Amino acid sequence: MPEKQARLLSAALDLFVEKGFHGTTIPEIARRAGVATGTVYLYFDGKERLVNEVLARVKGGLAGRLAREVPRGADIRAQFEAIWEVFTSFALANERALAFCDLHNHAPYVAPETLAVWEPARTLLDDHFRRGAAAGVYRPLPPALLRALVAGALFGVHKFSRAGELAFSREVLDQAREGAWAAVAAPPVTASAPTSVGRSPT
Amino acid sequence: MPEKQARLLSAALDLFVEKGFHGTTIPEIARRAGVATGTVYLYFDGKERLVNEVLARVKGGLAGRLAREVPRGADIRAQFEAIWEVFTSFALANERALAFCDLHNHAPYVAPETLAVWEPARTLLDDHFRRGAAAGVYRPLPPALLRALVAGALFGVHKFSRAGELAFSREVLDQAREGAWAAVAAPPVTASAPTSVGRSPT
Amino acid sequence: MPEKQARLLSAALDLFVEKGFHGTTIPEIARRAGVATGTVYLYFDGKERLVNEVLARVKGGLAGRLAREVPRGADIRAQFEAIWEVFTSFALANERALAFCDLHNHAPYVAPETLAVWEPARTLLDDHFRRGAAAGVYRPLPPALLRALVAGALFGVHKFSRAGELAFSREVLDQAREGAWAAVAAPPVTASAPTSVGRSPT
Amino acid sequence: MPEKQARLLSAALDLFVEKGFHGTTIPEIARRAGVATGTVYLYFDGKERLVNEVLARVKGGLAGRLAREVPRGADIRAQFEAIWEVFTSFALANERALAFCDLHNHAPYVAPETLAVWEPARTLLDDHFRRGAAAGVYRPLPPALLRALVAGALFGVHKFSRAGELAFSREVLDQAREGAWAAVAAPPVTASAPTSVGRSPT
DNA sequence: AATGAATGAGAATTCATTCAT
DNA sequence: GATGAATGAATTCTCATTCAT
Repeated sequence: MPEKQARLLSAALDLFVEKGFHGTTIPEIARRAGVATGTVYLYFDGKERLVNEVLARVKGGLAGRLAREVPRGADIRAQFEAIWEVFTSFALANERALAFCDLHNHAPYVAPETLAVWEPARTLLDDHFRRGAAAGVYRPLPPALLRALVAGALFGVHKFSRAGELAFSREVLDQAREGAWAAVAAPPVTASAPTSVGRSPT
Repeated sequence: MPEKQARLLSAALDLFVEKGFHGTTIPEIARRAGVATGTVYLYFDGKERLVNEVLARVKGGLAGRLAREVPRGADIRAQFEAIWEVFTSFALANERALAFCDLHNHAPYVAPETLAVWEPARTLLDDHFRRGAAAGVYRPLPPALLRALVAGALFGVHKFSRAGELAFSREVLDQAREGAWAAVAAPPVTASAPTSVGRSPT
Repeated sequence: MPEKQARLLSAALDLFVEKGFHGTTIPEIARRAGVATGTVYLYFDGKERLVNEVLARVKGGLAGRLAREVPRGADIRAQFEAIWEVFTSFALANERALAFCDLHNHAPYVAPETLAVWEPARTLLDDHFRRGAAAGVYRPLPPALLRALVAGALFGVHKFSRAGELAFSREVLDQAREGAWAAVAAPPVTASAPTSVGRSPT
Repeated sequence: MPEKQARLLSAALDLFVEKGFHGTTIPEIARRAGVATGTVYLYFDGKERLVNEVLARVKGGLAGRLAREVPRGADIRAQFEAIWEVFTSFALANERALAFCDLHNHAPYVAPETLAVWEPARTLLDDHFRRGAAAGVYRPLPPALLRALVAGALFGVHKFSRAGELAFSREVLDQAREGAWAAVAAPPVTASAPTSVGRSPT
């Protein structure tokens, strides 16, 4: 990829996160990338195409790493740790990219093709959680809900750290991992489930 | 409050959630509220003032309910349930409002005064989690991290439901509550810490 | 005339002078007059009608005073003094009104009918200067030029006083009168054309 | 200076004179300059900045010519003629510019920096009239009043010519010069002050 | 008569996009 | 390929005018 294109993608990512899609101007992106306004149109068909390109690369990169780094067929806990590790290292490597995923998910300017690059990852995660629930390792909940809880833990930490209430460090993310696991793991049946709230799941 | 002002606030909330701040136009808001464009400026000093007004009302309403409905000094679990219930019923009553809180939190157009209305709630929640951690009911983590985990559970469910992957119903939210509690609750010490993942926290 | 109408005319005069026609808003005029916006339309057909009304009253008042206070058929110098006195006392009584005449003379929003109210005064002044020139009291110049010189003296003093460079007082206006008279008076013929500029009068 | 910028300045000058600041629209200026609306903002920060730029150029040009063309230390009469000649040729070269100076002098949108470009000219003129009064060539009046009388003669002629009552020609301006000189020159003391009006200045 | 909330056309300004160089 | 001046449609905001009370 030409270097200017890469710089444009990076500048666009930053600015879209900071100011939103409609709040970011093309000349602004060009300036941050150190190129002329017109150059943006050499590499991208327009602003909408640009944001989709950014999103596709970010999501595609994450999906690819999940596909490569999560061991198929491994035991649930090992897979969980691999999944979490992929998200963690991705988030730590580029905080902006995570925020981008968070914010630009279902906006009107996001094309279906862009969302499609996430499909393999969605399937992978769904399979993981479905298998875990079936095995009794996870709570007997729909996989989407289990995913929502784990993703929520990650995004929650990320959001709070962006608000300045939390450091965004590996240490914090490791602690969050414990919470995320507990959120989805089937409670131990041995003891009288003392920490359960409300109706006990007996 | 004049009826037109209320309709404008509601229309603005909806549209800002759907299309973002910069992606929403004033005539659009006016049209949805059933008033003329100029009328918007009769009630709000400008677009920026309007979005702040919406955010302040939403956050203020939620903060107020927390202040009124969370029993001071009650036991941690009861407080947790009250907190969750406030968020749940708020989110169910106005799904848009929760999305609004999620999206428009630290944008450049949000004034510090607007964020200030959330301060009492932040304090209340911090106190709760600090107390719970001190009592050994919660994991020994910074209150902000505990808050992030619980908030993450809620926002995660909400986000997935907006993506169409999950229903946004009381039933789902009740299930999420179990997960949220488990995420922050101190693991039972009796058994050999079976829920711990990776390094044991010993 | 209803008191509100009078207050509106006065407020309009002030504001049009301060900020120009297009720079003044109807609600602003109403506020300064202490009435509601809608009331303006009870007394005037619109903004354009209002400015014409103001101009007609100011010019008409001045024209009327000239007609009444300048003695017909008197000697030129006496008439000159009467004319100057009318302008002086008018200007001192309402500085704003003079500025109004100065600024709003040939703007696109001034109707021909409005300008027509000045006709009698123009005729009166023209007759005066024509007569004075014919009698050899004034320089042998077109009456319009003589008028321009006298009016220029008055407006010059007024403009400089509005700029803060000069007091706008009877004393200053009296001194200006000497200059205005000298500007138009035929130079004494005794010496060899001593008032000519350029060639030395020696 | 780019040609488009020059055309914009010229178009703006014309239109501001014709219709006033608030009565002139930006698209109108652009159209007269033969450029697109947006182009105006390429060269000027906004309408207010534009009018100040026009005023500064006009006043600066005139002030520059005065500084260059009025001989320092020359005799009063020669200086007077030089001053009048600068104003005359300036006014004849660009009638609109003189009207612009006349109208847009102390409006709320004129920045102090803009007025500051006239300072050197003000000082030059003030020195001239102070010196002339001290030498007994001019009437013993404040320099500002002498300036007002001379400027009044010029502006008076100009205003009447804009009203269609007078041609705006070198011939008329030459005649006005005689009047302007007489307005400020000390009256000849030899004869019994026959041109004095009212109280004799003895 | 008087009000002032409501209107919507019109103004200033911005910015995605193009294109001559 | 690269540029950035130029464009004009779209946006925010204003304000003359109306009209129900």
